[in-house]
Amino acid sequence: MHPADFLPLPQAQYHVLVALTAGELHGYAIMQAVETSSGGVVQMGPATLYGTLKRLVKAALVEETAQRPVTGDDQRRRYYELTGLGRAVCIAESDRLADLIHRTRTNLRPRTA
Amino acid sequence: MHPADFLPLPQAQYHVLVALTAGELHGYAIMQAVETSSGGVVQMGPATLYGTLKRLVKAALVEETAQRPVTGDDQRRRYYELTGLGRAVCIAESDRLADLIHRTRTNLRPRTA
DNA sequence: GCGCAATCTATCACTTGACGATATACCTTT
DNA sequence: AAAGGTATATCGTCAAGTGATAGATTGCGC
Repeated sequence: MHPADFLPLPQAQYHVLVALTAGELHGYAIMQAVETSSGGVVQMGPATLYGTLKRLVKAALVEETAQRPVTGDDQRRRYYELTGLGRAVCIAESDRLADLIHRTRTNLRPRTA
Repeated sequence: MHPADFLPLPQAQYHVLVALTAGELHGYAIMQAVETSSGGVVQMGPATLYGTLKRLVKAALVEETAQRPVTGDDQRRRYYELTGLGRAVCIAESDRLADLIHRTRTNLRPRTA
């Protein structure tokens, strides 16, 4: 599968991928990261998170990590990380959105002589 | 209603708003603009377009223009334009996405030195 | 002017995506 | 050992997205 085949990526999936660009995280931490780093604008509940995570794993954009952290472990936690494909898709989607943003800003910029 | 209340904006709605930043357009033209300017990546069929337009009008982000163009008119066409609120929401959503893009790029940028 | 394809708006029926509520269990602190 | 936060998970439901289709209008070739 080519990264472009996943575009446009559903919002929730993009949010999770972006959160995971910071490194491997467990589910609950992803939920918090999405909410916190958006300043509370994006609120992702468990249903959205785990449903989305399942789709991302199935699509091989994300995978559960083989190893568990040595320190401060909590046996309930399941850690996830981006796959190579996931990284590529995240970048591709970012590029696509950057284009929309650019067009918006160009068009809506107040005429300045 | 405050612009931030509409965030995060569903994808299709954002696509339509961005298309309309270029100026007033009729429905069919919006459909084509979205597809063309995305290089064919985003394909918006009539069902998505007209459903989305209805929602946007209802939410007062978009409105049907009062005047029709003088030249090259086609009586079937219905023209739409951004409202002040629509413009603000489009900018707010762009800002929100810009943040996600920035985080992605910062995190995934290969370590240099 | 006639026929035909392209244009344009619109809705139906269905799938996918998003999400509040809830359940269950573990971990930490006191 | 009770209480409250942490953590994963699913159910049911609503919102969003979409292919197919319909029907009307327009422009074009002839």
